[in-house]
Amino acid sequence: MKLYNTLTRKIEEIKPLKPPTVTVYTCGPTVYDYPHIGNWFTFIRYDLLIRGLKASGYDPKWVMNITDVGHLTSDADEGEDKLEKGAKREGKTAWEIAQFYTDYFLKGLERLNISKPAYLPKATDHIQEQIELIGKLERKGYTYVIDDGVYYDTSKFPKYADFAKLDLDDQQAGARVEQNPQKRNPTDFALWKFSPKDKKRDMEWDSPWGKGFPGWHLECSAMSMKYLGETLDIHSGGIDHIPVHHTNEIAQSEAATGKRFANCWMHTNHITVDDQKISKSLGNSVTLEDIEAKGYSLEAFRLHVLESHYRSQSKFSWDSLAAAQNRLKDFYAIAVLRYQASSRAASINAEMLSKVRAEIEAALSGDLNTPQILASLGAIVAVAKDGLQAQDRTVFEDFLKWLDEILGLNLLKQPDISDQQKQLIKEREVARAKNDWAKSDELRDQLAKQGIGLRDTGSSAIWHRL
RNA sequence: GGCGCCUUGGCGGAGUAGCUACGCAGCGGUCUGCAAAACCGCGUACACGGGUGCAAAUCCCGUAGGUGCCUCCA
Repeated sequence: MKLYNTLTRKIEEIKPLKPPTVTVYTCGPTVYDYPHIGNWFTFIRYDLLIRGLKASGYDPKWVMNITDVGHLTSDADEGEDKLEKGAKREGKTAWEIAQFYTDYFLKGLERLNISKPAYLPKATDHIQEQIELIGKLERKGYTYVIDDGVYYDTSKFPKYADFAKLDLDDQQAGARVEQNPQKRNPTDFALWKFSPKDKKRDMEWDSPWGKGFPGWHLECSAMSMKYLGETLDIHSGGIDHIPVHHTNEIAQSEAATGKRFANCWMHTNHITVDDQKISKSLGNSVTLEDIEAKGYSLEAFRLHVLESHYRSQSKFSWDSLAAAQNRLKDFYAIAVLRYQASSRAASINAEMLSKVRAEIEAALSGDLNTPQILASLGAIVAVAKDGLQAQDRTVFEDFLKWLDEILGLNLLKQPDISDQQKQLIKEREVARAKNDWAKSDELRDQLAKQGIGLRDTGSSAIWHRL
């Protein structure tokens, strides 16, 4: 399977250290508020990677962290901890906030049919590992202590600017953030932040350097190494993380181990709404609840995500979501043909299914080209009008199962119609045979009210959900 | 100010040199008892200006516009 690697800026074949296992670490959510659709786009795209690896014969071992402490309102170690800020907003403790939004997030993964990671470690459960990592860096001379925390000296890591191709001198010229003047370099970042002297934090721990909490970047290094070893096969995350978070992860991890931190970096692009980025301040964040409230299914949302490539900055709009929902209805209409296999002449057959399958496999292993996958599926949509022959039913169901494993659109979960509904269809066939059009149309209307549409073919009617 | 990325038909969105992407919506027509179903056809899409090539949406240069990061972000 080929994937675009940010490290080399090229599309490359995946080369796991211990195939068929592929270790994958993903930067998960900071659980301080409801995720918006932009966040969910990203998690669906991560899921696609996992599903793609499985379909390519690999055995992905996936770890996604839950950031429940230490993520400040600025990556430059300024401002408040997001969890503490969320706590203040809602009049709860940071622990309560973390629990609530973690639960909400995990439920969202299920609702969106996102694969379950093997581990979902929380930063607060790994304070000891993080302290040990700081100790390791301290012994190697990468750290220094100033009044508000323990910092990583980025000038000690010569390759610091390479990953994001940063131009450190020019970048600083326009920096707008006020920094602690005791920092040796503007890019230095906190490994451990001391608790403020004037107030009590909800979340704080003792450490060899003083009471406080871990810096945000540290958790990913500590937890990925604990669960997946010192070198990852794939590290995925949002494109925004390249210049700071991932750059810092590489610096601290490779300084600590002396080994390559991740062999492949997969970055998902952001989406826009009304051609603008999503942000709470612009008031354009949409939630899963908003989508459902407008009558769209989460499967339609998922399909909408798959309609663009994970590396492109794609657009979300309600029109596009409506288009995806319409397209999904066609897919479901085809999926339920498995309940309607008959002796009629049909175009869906083993040969064309295997041809389409080969096309989809090629698109999937070519940097997860989901728009191409959907285009290939169009070949089946185009011939589905003829229905399915009984002899092809098994191979067709296998195909749907395989497709569900890749796309997660719940094709096999589309239920059969009820016996009563089947009876109505039979009665209508009888009426039609007698040229009793009034009766026939009445039965068709009755089924339509139950959400069942009919398409008359030469021999009999094929049903689908409206 | 610095560093990137992008600009494809009404909308969404693949495609990195030569062959209708695809989807949604629209228009015209055909068939069927009728049909919102099906089928056929239509719009001559690649920001603009140069350049390289037998050939460019696809490579190079420039212009315009947009956008991302450096501030919270997935």
